[in-house]
Amino acid sequence: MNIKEAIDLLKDKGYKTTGKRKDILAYFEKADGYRTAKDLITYLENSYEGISFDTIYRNLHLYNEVGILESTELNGEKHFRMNCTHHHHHHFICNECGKTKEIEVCPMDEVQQSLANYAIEGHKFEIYGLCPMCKGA
Amino acid sequence: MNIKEAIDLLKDKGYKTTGKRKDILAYFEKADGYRTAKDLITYLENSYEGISFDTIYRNLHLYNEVGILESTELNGEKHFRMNCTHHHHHHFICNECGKTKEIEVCPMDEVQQSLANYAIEGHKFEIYGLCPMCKGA
DNA sequence: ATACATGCAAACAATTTGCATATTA
DNA sequence: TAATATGCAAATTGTTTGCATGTAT
Repeated sequence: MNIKEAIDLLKDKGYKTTGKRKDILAYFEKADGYRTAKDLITYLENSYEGISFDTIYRNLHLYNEVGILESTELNGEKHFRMNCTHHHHHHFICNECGKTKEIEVCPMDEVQQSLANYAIEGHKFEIYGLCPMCKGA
Repeated sequence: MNIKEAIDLLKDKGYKTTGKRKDILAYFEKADGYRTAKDLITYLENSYEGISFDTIYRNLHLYNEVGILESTELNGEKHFRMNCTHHHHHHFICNECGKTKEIEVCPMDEVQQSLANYAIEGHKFEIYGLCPMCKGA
């Protein structure tokens, strides 16, 4: 998902495109990885003195609802990233910088048979560690 | 891990074996799946009027530290289960009752090569849904 | 002009901590 | 009795909500 798609999606659904909304999109596009509400507000405080967590959370929640962002929970905090809608995949997530790398392997095919009488509703496969950049430093 | 092993482990490390501590172990042994602090306190309140969350959390934390329990985060709440130390595996987790089923498939072998320059520190593979019991009901 | 967005303040839920007291080894 | 466990109360952290006001369409 890119900024233009996201803005169109918001407009389609009747949401307004404010400066903050655009800047949030820009932030996540540039981030290319998982970020927390705290990360985001720290960034936005530069441009928007007095911006509050409720706005942050309301927008994160909205973006998550409409599919602009996807989220995962790490150490008791929600982390968000631009949604990659193109195809099913998983992520390596850098513990240091939050950047992600797509992992094409999905183990679900192999697993199905052993869960014959179960109703599978979802799954999560994530790999954590240090990306080459953070590993080097 | 069974209750006896757990108690020995606690004693070895100089921790005391109180009635609550034993009951917590019994609870998780019987549960055979993931449970929250809330689940646990609800159960313990029957036997221990006035038991408080701080005791619950302190013990969950302790058990997690020494390896009696393992934990995962689901919907903003920590969930705990008896630690299965015997071998590496993953879990199917029932969204309804929290019971788990071991999954022997681990995708990490296939993944290694695509992360050549990364330092892998951990991974998570969980499947969510309904177990046969809850599916039937 | 009207609906949606935001700030403020306050509430919430999950979890943690300091301190005094109670209990186990 | 000496060290650990617990309860109480209060604090912390992450997140959400009601309400009045501000702003985009």
